[in-house]
Amino acid sequence: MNKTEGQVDLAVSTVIFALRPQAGGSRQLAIPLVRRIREPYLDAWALPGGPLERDEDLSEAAARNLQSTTNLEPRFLEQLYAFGDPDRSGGDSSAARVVSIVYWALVGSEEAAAAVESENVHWFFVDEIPQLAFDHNLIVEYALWRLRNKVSYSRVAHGFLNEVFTLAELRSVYEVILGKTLDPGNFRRSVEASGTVVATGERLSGTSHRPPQLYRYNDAFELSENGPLTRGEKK
Amino acid sequence: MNKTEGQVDLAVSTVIFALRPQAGGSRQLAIPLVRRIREPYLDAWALPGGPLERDEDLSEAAARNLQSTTNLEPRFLEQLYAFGDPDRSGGDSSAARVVSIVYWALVGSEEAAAAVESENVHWFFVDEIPQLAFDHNLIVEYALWRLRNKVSYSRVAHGFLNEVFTLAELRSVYEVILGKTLDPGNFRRSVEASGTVVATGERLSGTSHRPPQLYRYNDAFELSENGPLTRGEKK
DNA sequence: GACCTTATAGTCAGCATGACACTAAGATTC
DNA sequence: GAATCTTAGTGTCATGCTGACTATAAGGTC
Repeated sequence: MNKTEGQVDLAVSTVIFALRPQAGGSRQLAIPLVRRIREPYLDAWALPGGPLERDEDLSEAAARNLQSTTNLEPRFLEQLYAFGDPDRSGGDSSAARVVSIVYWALVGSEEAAAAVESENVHWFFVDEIPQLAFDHNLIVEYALWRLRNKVSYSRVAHGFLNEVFTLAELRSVYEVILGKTLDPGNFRRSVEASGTVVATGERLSGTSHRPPQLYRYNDAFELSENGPLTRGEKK
Repeated sequence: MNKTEGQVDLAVSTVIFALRPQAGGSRQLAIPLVRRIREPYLDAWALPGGPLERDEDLSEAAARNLQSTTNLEPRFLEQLYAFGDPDRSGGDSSAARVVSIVYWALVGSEEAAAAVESENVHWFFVDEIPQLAFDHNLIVEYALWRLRNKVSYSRVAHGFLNEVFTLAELRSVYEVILGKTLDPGNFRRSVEASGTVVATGERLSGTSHRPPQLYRYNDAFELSENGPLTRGEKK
């Protein structure tokens, strides 16, 4: 915790997204936050995070945050940004300066619905985020922007789904993330054309309407979504 | 330089791109590298960088690298990625562990053509990068990927140009970055449609062919290219 | 003045997208 | 068991963007 002059502390934090059921029954993007138990920002909500362990990769530290906060495995984990503004640690200039390397992650909806909550860990819907410690509101905002951006050109949405899923479920994920409804026919057309998904041949029954086809991911699509960096990232 | 157990050193490095004239007269992407003057990787070429100064923002440190290496001001400066693999500092496990926050920058071609070179600072064309220290080859590769990617959906190319420029000059920048020729007519059509550029009304004369119109940037386009993060970034 | 070179305009076909209509197939209701 | 409700899935059409390509404009060079 101490630091010598000119040194900075390095921390890793994680913005963890899941879809969680809302009051109306619909699902909404939510993130888990932890309550701070020390100054500065005592009692304020903050992103889960902590120092980097010796011999631990940055992404491992992020996965460890995620594990200890939510007890879940990430379906998707990617570096977001490094925040290092000299006065982001609070007004107090005597306080340790902290550079945070922030990751963002997706966890499956099923698992997340049953995730632990406690006095000091609470899930917040993204449209109900309170005032957070440090610059964490900005970080969350940026993570949301990245998620919304990335959903439109990559397959991240699948991080919220099960092994097999209907196109309506997939569409619903897009709709929640993007905050708008999508035309079912057009959505089907573009997803099928993308080749990211393959029909299983099975159908989902018991739905009070025509039984939809079940799909799964096309694993041949893992490749080159992040360019040359496919090392520390969870797929 | 020393560190206590579990601590890591934090460094900021910068991949600096410029267009520089090649043997054949054409221009090519090039980056300046510095020769290491200590172990590990003594005498190897490496990205310019160094520790973060107290009270200095990350982007300021990157700009400082750039300044001290090339004596130039960046036209564009953006965070690239934070590299923190535990054994990226060389095989020696007793060596200090270093997490590098890497920025990438563009500098103007005119200035860069006259930039200093010395025994320990040398510009390399991107297709002639030697074996570098640490994981710097990977970093350069990723920076190139980002540049090529970003050129197609943002206005970064302008970082290489003067205040006013012809569409042929702009197209040439795209061609060098993307490594392929572009149809002049189609290029003009799409650039004009994008609205990122405005005709000055002036023309460039003395060209041994029909005098081309001069353009400049449309400053109304600064906005929201990076989403919510428009703080430490140079425009 | 003929000719060379690039600037700039225009045309056309292919492809992706948004809006929207229509049929299919199950469960539910009466 | 027929009518009805709901979503699944197909098809159509207009629009806009893109690549390929043609043609004309307007300077300089010889």
